Amino acid sequence: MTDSLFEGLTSAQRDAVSHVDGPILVLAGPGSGKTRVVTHRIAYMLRSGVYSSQIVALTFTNKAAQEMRSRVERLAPESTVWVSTFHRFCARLLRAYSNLVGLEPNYTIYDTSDSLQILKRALQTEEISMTHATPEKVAKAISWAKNNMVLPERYEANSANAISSIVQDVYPEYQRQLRAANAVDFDDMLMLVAQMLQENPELRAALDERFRYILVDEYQDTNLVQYLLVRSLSQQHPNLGVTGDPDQSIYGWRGANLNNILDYEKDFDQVKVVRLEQNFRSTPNILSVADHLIGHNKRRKKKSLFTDHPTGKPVRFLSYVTSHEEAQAIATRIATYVAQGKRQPRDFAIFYRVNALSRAYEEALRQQGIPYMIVSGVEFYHRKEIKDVLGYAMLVNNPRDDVAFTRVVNTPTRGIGKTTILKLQVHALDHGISMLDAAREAGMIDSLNKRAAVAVAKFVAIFDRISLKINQPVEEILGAILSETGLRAQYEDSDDEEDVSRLENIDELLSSAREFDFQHPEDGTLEQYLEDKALVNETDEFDTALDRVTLMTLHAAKGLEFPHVFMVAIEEGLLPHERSKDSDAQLEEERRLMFVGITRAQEELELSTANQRDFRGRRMMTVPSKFLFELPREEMDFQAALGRYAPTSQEWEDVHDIPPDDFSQIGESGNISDDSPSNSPSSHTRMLITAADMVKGPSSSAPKLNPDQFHQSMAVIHPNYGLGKIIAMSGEGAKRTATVQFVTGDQKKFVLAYSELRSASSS
DNA sequence: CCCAGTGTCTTTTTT
DNA sequence: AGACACTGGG
Repeated sequence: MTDSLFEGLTSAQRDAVSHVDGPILVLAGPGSGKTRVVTHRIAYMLRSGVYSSQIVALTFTNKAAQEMRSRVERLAPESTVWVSTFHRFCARLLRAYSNLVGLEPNYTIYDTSDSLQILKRALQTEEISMTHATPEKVAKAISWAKNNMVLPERYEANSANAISSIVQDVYPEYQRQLRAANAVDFDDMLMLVAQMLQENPELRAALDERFRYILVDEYQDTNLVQYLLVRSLSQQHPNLGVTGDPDQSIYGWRGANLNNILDYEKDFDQVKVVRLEQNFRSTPNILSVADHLIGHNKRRKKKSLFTDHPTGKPVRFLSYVTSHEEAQAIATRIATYVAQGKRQPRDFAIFYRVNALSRAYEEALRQQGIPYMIVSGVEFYHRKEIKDVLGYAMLVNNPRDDVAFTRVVNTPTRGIGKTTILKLQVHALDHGISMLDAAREAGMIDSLNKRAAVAVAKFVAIFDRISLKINQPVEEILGAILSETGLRAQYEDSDDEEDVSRLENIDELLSSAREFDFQHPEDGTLEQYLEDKALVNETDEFDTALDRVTLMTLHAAKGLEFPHVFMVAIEEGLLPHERSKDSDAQLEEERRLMFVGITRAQEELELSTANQRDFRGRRMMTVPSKFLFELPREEMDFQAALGRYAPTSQEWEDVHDIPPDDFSQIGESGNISDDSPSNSPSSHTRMLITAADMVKGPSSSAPKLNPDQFHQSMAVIHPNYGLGKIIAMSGEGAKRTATVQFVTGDQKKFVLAYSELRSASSS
């Protein structure tokens, strides 16, 4: 059967495309045409007589869903295959069967910050003292539990973990308050659906029947709940088709379980396995670098990547003296290429490990007048002014939403302070009603003074007026909110520059609402609109049509490709990230992250480090990432940047062998001055000196020093903690303190006058 | 109750 | 550096 669906496909790809019934695992290396295979397979299934309505394709991001949807539509224009993210899929099931898990259909979806509010409240109601934990950490632990299908009542504290006992106490209360507010957090959406399927076998069977063919993209990123979900819908009809690449699993930190893909063949009988190893994206040089790196991971399924592309240029590695120079050099190179007509701005991407690094590159590009776009940053829907407006809308849609109530009751300020809100909350809790209902009874709450009660009553009146509009088009509802509450007037009256941009954002929100109304002439409910907003993210609107250099994190880069890629700041502490050093599993994930970055490049790839990096308002000395030593250096182009010194590979090994363990970001040379004298002739030897400082053994005979004899980036020794380096100092005289980074990884602060800190150098 | 000023801590990544 | 929580004066 040769036809257009199979045209131009490799035999492995055809093999996968022509598989209709039964489980299939497609192990797809980077750039191996995975999306093409999936979409062609769907088209093939349709052609083989499967109904559109029996197929559902699940992805993680909206971006991926959109991409897949449009490609399916192109291949099979008449089809109505449901392509959705996991969360949207679950959102819809939850609406339909909300009663099974104690929700109303108009439930609210809380984002991370909303959930955190509820959690804080729950911690208060349970009167849990937070001596050794932060709400964020507890939230993370709860999220972990939910991702692993541990229901509140089933959670058991682990004596080895201090957080877990807090979680045991607060998790049920947190969950109770979410339900009371008729709200769910992101994790709930998945967990509740999985729970629903577990507890209602007949529903499970019906949905299994309905969704006979399930396709899961990026299967290596699924967590336990997602696994349970798709598994339970693939019992009578085990037509589960999963695609993924264990080497590109980079979401372990949010519960993704690599075992799901590694053990897939054990989970189902007669699994068809197809490996897509031919790469259509990159040059052999780039692939070789990727391959060498990932070869250092132990937990993986071996794949051999190959391509028939021409060799291409060697991958470059550049070592710069300062982060400033690194940024300058990159911007200059881009500008040159563009000026020469070799490339367009859109051909370039700059990848970094953390968002906070973007600034330097941004500035350099701006100076060169090169257009660029940053993917990520503060998300539109998370901005204060937007959340305020939507807060009212959320409360209208779900009057039990206490978080929304708390957010808007005094926005803009109308004399309802903390104490008043607290009293309303207590009253609500005591009577088992929502805070809005408590507000309606404000006049009868004894503890409230008259003035507060009047202010609250006023708020309720405003709210009720807005509520009348609930069935109007969304744009009208939002418009009513803006005028009734005085929010618009507040921003209009101000000539603060920030308020002007806020107003612009609000106008953008209104136009998005208009767009929504237009798209949904019949079913455009406020409920739908809010769900939409809760589940999108600005990265989804990443626009490839614009001719701009792309700046983004390595995580955001997954699934994309660019002709010329720069990966910057490949330094210990950043990549691998310092928080990923505890376990081998985390380290392997960092390595995969670098692998993902490398394999985004089509033609040219440049890796770089800077010996000295400005980061978070500090200037740090850096150590090159250990990953750089895992690359095939003989195949690469190792260069000194701008003719300056770059260490030879031998010197690098020396540096790297020195520190016991990972000694990242040693030292700091004071605060940043505007014009750094990075041209000083000696600056190139800094890294080596730093390292050498560290090897000098502890000199036990060092005399006790006066506080003023300590200085930044000095090597010190402490009787209990051992060798370390001063990374920051503050205070004056007797209160003079030093923050010391020890080789053990600990960081401690000492008041110098009282500490046992000595100089570590023998001089 | 509100505001401004200070101190602390961070975010690695996202639905 | 910047966001955020907390403090104390108005």
